[in-house]
Amino acid sequence: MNIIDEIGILAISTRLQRLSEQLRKDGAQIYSYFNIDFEPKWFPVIYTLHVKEMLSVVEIASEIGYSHPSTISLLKELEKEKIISSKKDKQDERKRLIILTAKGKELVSKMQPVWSIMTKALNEITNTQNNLLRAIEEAEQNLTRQGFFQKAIEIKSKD
Amino acid sequence: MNIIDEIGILAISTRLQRLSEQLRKDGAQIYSYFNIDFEPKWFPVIYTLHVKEMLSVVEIASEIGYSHPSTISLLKELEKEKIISSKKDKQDERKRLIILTAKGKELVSKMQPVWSIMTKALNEITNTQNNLLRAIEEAEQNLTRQGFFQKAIEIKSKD
DNA sequence: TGGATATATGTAGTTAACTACGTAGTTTTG
DNA sequence: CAAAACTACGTAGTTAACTACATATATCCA
Repeated sequence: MNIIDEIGILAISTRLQRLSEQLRKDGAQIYSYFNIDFEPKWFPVIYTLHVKEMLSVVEIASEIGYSHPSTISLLKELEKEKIISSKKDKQDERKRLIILTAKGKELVSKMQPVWSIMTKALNEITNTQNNLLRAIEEAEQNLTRQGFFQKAIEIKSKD
Repeated sequence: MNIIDEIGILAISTRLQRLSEQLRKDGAQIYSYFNIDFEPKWFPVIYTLHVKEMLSVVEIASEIGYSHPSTISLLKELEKEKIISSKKDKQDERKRLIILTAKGKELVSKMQPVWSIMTKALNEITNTQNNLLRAIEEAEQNLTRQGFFQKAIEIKSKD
């Protein structure tokens, strides 16, 4: 845990991953402390369904930014836990429509106060001189304009 | 790729991971564009050995912040590529000392101009109003003082 | 000085993401 | 209106990390 911190920007991908992992692990601990049977990796799916009510598999995948096979395996777990349920779309039989079950909705309302605590805690942690969330947003915006690869080629061509 | 951006701080772990992944993938493309046979995941090990010359397996693991089994599997790949080599420590026969081979050192010097380009590109991407690297450092510092879990419990106890 | 403890490395098995590919419906078009 | 192309979902296999456990060597102390 030493040199990676010293290298600076070149190891930023490793730093991002490490920080993400740390927060995810603590997140799991927090749910368990509040006696909620919930894994952080389920959050994007559940939150999406909480907001959008009913979506197909691919729609969920695209909302949460995961590949659809990864999404399918998350959905399988959640279906096993009876947190979601699904039915064929009558209009388009290729589609499987996913919704929260009663149990799922109950879980969401049980989690909401915890989410609010987490939000406060995360704000305290990340709202420093350089705000982490804003920094991510700004970097993502820059990457949308021109990716890391393209930028590197451009820099190369200039010398 | 939609709702995760809207949720904000609660999905920050997912955001960090996604950004890390994006940079890692582009990093791979950059090496390949410059005809360098190198995978981004090798960077922490190689850079560490470039700076520290000779280290044991566990020392490397601790420098790069990975578990030692993960480190062992990276070292295996690198040994297969003949980028590193190892020998038993004469003083302490439990230890395996790792160094860069001639090929490894050559690779490093070939990569150095690319690293310099990457550094420039990454700075352009992340040195925005809220500097990403600083934001990470600040968040990590806060977490050292009090972890996410502890902070959440404290907030809970206050209401 | 030898038994207990600690350290270094390695192996096995797990997890959570991915890509590649296959199948079954839907839509478009010649 | 049938063939081609597209879309949605699912399965298989891969990857890169992890934890838990096993083994070998070193150190410490009664």
